[in-house]
Amino acid sequence: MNREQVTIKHIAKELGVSISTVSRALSNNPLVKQQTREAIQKLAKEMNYHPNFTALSLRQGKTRTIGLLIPQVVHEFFAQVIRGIEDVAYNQGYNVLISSSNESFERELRNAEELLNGRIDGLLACITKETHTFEHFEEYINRQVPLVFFDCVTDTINTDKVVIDDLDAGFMATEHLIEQGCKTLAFIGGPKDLNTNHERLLGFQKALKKHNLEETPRLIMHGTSGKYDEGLDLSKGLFNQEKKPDGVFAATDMLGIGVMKNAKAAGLKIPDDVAIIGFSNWEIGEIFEPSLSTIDQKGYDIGKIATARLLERIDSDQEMSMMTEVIKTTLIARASSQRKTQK
Amino acid sequence: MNREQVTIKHIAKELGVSISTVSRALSNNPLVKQQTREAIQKLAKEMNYHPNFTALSLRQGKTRTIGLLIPQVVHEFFAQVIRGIEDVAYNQGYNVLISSSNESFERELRNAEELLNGRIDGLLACITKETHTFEHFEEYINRQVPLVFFDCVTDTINTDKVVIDDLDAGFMATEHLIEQGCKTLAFIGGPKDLNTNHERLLGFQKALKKHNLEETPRLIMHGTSGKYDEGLDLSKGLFNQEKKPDGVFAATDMLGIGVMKNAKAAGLKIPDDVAIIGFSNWEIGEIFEPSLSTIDQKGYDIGKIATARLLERIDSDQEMSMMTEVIKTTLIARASSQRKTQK
DNA sequence: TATGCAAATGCAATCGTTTTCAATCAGAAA
DNA sequence: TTTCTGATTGAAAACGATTGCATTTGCATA
Repeated sequence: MNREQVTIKHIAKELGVSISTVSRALSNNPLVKQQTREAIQKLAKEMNYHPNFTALSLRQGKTRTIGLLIPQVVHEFFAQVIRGIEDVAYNQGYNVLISSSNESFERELRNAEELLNGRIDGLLACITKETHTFEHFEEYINRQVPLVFFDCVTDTINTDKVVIDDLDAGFMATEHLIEQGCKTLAFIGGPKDLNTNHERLLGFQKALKKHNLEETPRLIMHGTSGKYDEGLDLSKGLFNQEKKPDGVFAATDMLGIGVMKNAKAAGLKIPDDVAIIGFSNWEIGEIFEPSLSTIDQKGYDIGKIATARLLERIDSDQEMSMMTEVIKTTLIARASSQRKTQK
Repeated sequence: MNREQVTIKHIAKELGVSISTVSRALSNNPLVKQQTREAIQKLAKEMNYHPNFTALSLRQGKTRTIGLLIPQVVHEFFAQVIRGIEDVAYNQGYNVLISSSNESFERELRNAEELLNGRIDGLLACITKETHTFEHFEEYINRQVPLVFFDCVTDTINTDKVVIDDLDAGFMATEHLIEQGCKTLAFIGGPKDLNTNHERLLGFQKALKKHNLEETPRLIMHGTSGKYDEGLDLSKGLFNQEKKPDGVFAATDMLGIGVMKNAKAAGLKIPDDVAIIGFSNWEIGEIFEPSLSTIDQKGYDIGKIATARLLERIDSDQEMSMMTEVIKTTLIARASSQRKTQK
C-alpha cells in the first residue's frame, strides 16, 4: 500500500524554497524571514506535516525511547511498575517499548539482544526467575547503553538498581506475626532460587532468631510460581497435622490467599487460630474475607524511580557512578493477622 | 557519554574493503567472494556488530514496530490483551510500543498524534471512555497507516475492529439468571455512555423482554469506574429496600464482588436469596467466596486476533476491505448464580 | 554606478544502511 | 599481446531530517 509521508521536501517544492529553509522555518529559526517562515508553517499545518521520527533519530543519535524488559505483563506488580514508568516517561517525552519474556530466559535473551541495535536510548530490566547468566546485559555496559535493573536484580552486573529491601520486609512481616502472639511460624515461598524470595525467607529467619523462636524446617516450603493454586497445594494438610502453625508468612498475596482457603477449610479461625500475612499488596487481598495483611511492594514507586534514574543517565554527558536505590516498604495490617484481644 | 556503535564503516575500514561489500557480505550475498564474506562475518561477530535499527528503518521505510494505545495497563483485561499482542508480534519479529492514556482523552490525543510520525508501522487502539471525537484516528486512515480497533470501538471510523458481542454476552448472562429462577433483576453498570457497557445493558433488557419480566428503572444503575468501590456504593441499600432484586447482573467482576459484599452484609444467601453474575472473568472471581459467575471477555484472544489482523494489513500491498471480527464469549457459571435446587 | 553589509537563502555533509550501476580484475580465448 | 567474459568490488544515491558554511539578495551608502 502506498503509505506516503509528507516530508519537508514536499513543502519545499510546493513553495519553491530549499529544504534547509523549510527545516529552519519549522524550528522557528529567526534566520528565516518572518514572511517565509509563516508561509511554511501554514503550509506544513495544512499538509499535516509530522517530522519523520526515524530520520530524526538517525540524525541526532537519540530515539527518545526506552526499552522495558519484564517477565510478565499480566501481573499486578508489573502493571503497577509500568504505570510508574509511563507516567515519568510521558512527562519527559519518552516512549516505552515493552518486551515481555513470558518468564522464558531464551526469550529474554533474544529481546535483550534485539534491543541493542540502537533503537532505544536505555533499558529498564527485571530478570526472569530462570535467568542465571548475564552476558546479554554486560553488552549494555560495554556499549555504555544506560541500564537500570529493578525488583529482580543481580550483583553480577554493575549498574543502577532499584529494589525493595526484601529481607527487611520479610522480617517486618514475620515480626508482626510474632507480635500478634504467634509461636509456630510457617513460611510459604515462591521459587527457591529467586533472589527476592530468598531474601524474604532470610528476613523470616532473622525474626525468628531475634525472638528466640524455633525454626521448623517442615514449615518452610517453596513453590515455583507463587500463584494461588500453589498456595493451596503447598499448604494442603498443613493445618491437619499435629503441630500446626499458628502464623503463616506467605511470600506473595496469592499464596497467602491459598493458605487462607485451606485454613478456613480446616475449620480454623483467622487470625485467632492462625494469623496470616502475604506480600505484594494486591487489590484482591483487601477485598477477600478476611482481608489479607500484607507488605506493600511499591510497584508504582519502583517504576517511577527507576525511570527517573534511567532518564537522568541518558541525558547526562558525564560519567555517573552506579547506585542502588532501596525503597522502603510498608506493613499493611489487616484482618488476617490482627488479633483484637492482643495489645 | 560516548555511546559508540560499531558500524559497517568500522568493519570496512578494518578490512580495507568498501562498505558495500561489508553490507553484502553480512546479508550473505553470493556476489561476495566466499573468503571475503567469511572474513567479514567473522570480524562482525568479533566486534559484536548489530545493524543500526534506525538506519534500517529509514532506508526501508519500515520500523517493525506496532503501537498500542490503551486506556490502562493496570487492568487484568488489558494485561491479557497485551499478552496476546506480544505473543503474535514476537513471533513475527515485531516490537510493541505502548502508549497508555491513563483514561485521559487529552493524553490519548497526544499519543495518537505522536505515533503518527512514522515510528510505527501500524496501530492497535482501544479508546477511552472520555473519547467522543475521532479526528486523531482519521489521520491514520488518510495516511493509510493500518489501524485496528479493539474492545472499545467507534462506528465513526471505518477500519478493522475486533470486539466481543457485548449485547449477546449481556443477554446470555441475564438469561442465565432467569433460568436460575430470578424474577426481579438488577443491572449494575459502568459508565453510561461507554459503548460496551451500553450494549451489555441492551442485552440485559432484551433478556427481560424475552422472558416477560418487568424492567425496574430503579434497579438499573450506572457508575463511572466499574471498580469494586463503586460496586459497594451503587448497591448500598439495594438489599434493604422493599422490593429487592433476587438477581443481579454486574457489568464487571469488580462491581459484582462489591454487590456480593453488600448482599452478604445484608444477611442474604448467595445464590439462593440473590443470584449474582459479573463480567470479565478476572482471577479474583474464581477465588472469592462464593465464586463469581461471569462472562469470559477473551482478552488474550482479542489481542492475538487484532495483532494478526494488523500485521496482515501491514504486510499486504493491496487494498484490503475492512472487517469487524466479533469474538464469541462464554458463560462461566459458578457458585454465585447456580442454585442447586434448580434444574 | 559601484561598494559594502546584513539579512535571507541554498548547498552539501552527515547519521548508518541498502542497492543500482559502473569499474576493476583475473584468466581464457583469440 | 590484445580482447572478452564473468566474478568481485567500489562509488554514489537514497531514506528524511539538521546544520555549518557559502552564496545570493536587497538596500543604503559612497
